[in-house]
Amino acid sequence: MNGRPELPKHYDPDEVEPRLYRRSLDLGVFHEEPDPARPPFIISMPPPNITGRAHLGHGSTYTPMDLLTRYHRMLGENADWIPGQDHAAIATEAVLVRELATEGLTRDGLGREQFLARAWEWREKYGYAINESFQRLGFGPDWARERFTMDPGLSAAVVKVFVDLYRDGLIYRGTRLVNWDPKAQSTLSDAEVENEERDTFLWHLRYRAEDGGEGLVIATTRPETYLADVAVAVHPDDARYAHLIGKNVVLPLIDRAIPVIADAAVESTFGTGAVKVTPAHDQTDYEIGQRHGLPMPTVIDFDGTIAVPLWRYDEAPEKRAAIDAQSAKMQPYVGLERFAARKRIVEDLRAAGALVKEEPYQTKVPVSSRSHAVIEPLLSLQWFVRMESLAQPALEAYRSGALRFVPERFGRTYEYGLANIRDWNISRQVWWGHQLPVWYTPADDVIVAHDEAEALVIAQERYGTSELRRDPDTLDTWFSSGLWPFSILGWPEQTPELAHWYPNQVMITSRDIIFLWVSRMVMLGLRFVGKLPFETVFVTPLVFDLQGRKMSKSLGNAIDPMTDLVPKYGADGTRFGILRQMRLESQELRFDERYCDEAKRFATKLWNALRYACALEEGLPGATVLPPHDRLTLADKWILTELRRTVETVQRAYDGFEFGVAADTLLQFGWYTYCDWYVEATKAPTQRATRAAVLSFVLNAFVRAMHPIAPFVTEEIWLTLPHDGATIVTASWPDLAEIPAFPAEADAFRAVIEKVEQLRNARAEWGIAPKETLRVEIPASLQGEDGVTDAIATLARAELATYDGGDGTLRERILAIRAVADTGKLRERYTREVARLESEVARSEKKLANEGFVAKASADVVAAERAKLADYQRELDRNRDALAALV
RNA sequence: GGGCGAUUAGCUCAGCGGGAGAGCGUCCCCUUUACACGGGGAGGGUCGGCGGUUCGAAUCCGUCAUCGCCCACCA
Repeated sequence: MNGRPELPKHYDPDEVEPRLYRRSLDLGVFHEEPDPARPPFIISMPPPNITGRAHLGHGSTYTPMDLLTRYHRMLGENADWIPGQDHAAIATEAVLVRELATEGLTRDGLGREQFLARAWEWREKYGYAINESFQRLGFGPDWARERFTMDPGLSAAVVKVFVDLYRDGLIYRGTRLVNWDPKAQSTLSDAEVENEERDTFLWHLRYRAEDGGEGLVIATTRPETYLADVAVAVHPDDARYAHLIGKNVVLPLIDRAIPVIADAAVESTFGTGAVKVTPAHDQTDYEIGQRHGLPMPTVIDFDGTIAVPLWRYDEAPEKRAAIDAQSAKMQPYVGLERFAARKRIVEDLRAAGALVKEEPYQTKVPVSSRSHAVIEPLLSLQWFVRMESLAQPALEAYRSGALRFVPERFGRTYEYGLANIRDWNISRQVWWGHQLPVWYTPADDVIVAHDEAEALVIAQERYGTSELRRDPDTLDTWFSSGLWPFSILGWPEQTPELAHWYPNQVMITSRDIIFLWVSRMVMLGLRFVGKLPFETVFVTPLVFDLQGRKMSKSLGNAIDPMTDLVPKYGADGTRFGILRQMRLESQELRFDERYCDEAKRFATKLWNALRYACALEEGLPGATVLPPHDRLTLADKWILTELRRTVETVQRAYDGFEFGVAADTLLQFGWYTYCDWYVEATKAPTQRATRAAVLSFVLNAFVRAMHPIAPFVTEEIWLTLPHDGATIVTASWPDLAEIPAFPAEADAFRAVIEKVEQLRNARAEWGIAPKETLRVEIPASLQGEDGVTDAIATLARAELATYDGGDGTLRERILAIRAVADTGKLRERYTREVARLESEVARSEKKLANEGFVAKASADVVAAERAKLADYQRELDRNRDALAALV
């Protein structure tokens, strides 16, 4: 385009990306209203924590969401991506408590109301920080529809779900063994507990028999809990201990007699085959305790110190008495922190001669996935959801094929988790979150209601009181995020959004929360909306460093895309580089920054191809149109054919979540096919008439195909080219019907490429400088094939002469083109080539002589092999002739 | 203890039944008016080991080894 200011030589993402993002916001292209006339395409963004920062995992999980939304929008669908944040109860409260501490304040000192006021302040001030990162990465969700798990509407949905489940008998209150985080001062669900390998000891302790006998030796990793032992269990068939079953042994130091019982949960081969039973501090022991009706005293308090004995439920007085009677002897340990207590108790047991053996041992300790504190299993009065009837339909949805996982194998993670599900502890002792809609009368009658007014009515009608106190606990964060795909659409109101955009087409997430989150959305969606929340779950790979270690702050190997990648490679380079490394079947992505660097250079490369097209002296056409087919050259027909194939492949890849394949294909076409070959070919004189239109047409379609991956450079190029519409974001996906394909011509041009590569290779080996022209002979039969001869002359920088001969197909005649040189290196080269071809011919002949091959291999394969052999044979003859001619 | 994944060029990976590939790195040539954030060329691999299926295996099956992930109530 003459007169246009010259385009800068280097593409500058830092300048382009923020400008174009702002432009998209100004144009309002990310916002959609539900439109039943178009197919829906909707993704619920997994809500990041308000305490969260963008990390590389967002690159691999959120970029595909942005990509798919952009792609489906270009396909003309009613596509929307709804963003939002999660209040992240425990994580946020921990941040706040830490902040208060710097001011010398405490949560309890502040009081609930003021604490929550501070929390909301914090949320307003810092809670949106991640959005800026997302915008810098080019993510284009529908910001107008942004939701927060503690919005009034979403909170109302939470209350309704709680009340409904309670009234249906699926929520109950009870004393159970729960996972207690002494650091966060709250319970955690099983799914939020991780196991970490730790080096410790297996301590062997002798419990003497009450009658003065040897008794037995138990093995334990948690000696401090022996204060709350109520039995020793052995396997019923274990002959070693049969004589002790039903008798008592005595706990050392504190002299309490406990029974030896038989239970099949005991593994005779582990340790000594005898296990101490502490029902209030261990899951297995708890189950044994239930089976045998044992008392369940606790010795570890909520703050992680020894306290004796605590009865957290209504224990029968006679069961309590024997234990309470010995409490005085535990006094030395009361108030000690749990790990200090362990040390002290081990020393005392050693001194008392009860410690038989101290064996180094590696074990897994339960750790909070949030605070990383060691979890204390504790007996506590909490609220639970009965999961079985919720899990059944969710399991059925998967088994019937209605719910699909990509890759498939992750379905088994989901299935296994649901099939073995336990009741879900949903009450938390933090203040930041959805407070339980539960009130108590002075007589501790429980009232569950939508609000206080309703609770009062119930209180008066049922219990004749209006004096109520509300349960201080809040709900597990996952209780509200489990409603996300429908609560963000307005549920329980019957909104147009809910009608059109539920269910979602796809949920994209990482595999560590398949059970924690995905299964809860399915269970609650099925129960409350009556439909699956999504049809497909796409599971993205986890991101590791080059050494294969998980990225983590503590290891110091975490890569922050905002500081480490975007400034160096731009958002496009970052996105392209990450997607390039994604493979469907791979469950880990060893992040290699070199892919981002390559992607950045790719953007520059495309940018320069644009500069070339814009600088053509004939100028670009005013619109995106192809010349009539009969005027297209061999090279034109080839690039159009390749473009069509590329668009098809990329489309298939996007549809199948094969983002790495899509990125590979685009890079291959853009860099090698378009820039290295087609652009170079257009420098031949015969390309003059059509090149501007074809260059522009192909680049225009190409950047549209690449736009979902790299939104900015594609838009900047598209806006510079002839185009229709205001922005590439709402442009249409390249229409295959408008990209013609010419298989025969494309094949002939491929032969040109092959020949040019051979000629360049010869030039390099013969030491002919790039400036010098190479002498090349074409068969006379190629005279008049300007598309071929011009391309050869230009691409190989050759001076053409003809020689007599050459017949056969166009491809064969092209391959008969030969370089002329009179150096000794030519002999070397022909000799080497003859040897190579002889071995190829021999391999091929052997294969074809194999009766099994000819008889059993498919006809296509055999025919292709025959054709290959013929080609090799012809080439071999030519090289032999050439060699002979040198003599 | 179960389940899953990985093992291909120095590095990161693609290919997944019919002639071993890419990028980066290495070596050589080139500032040719789109691009040196570039172009051209070269070298580099018994496709983890061993068996099996097949006319044919990097590709399918078995087995072993190494690494990694997930699940589980061996205290």
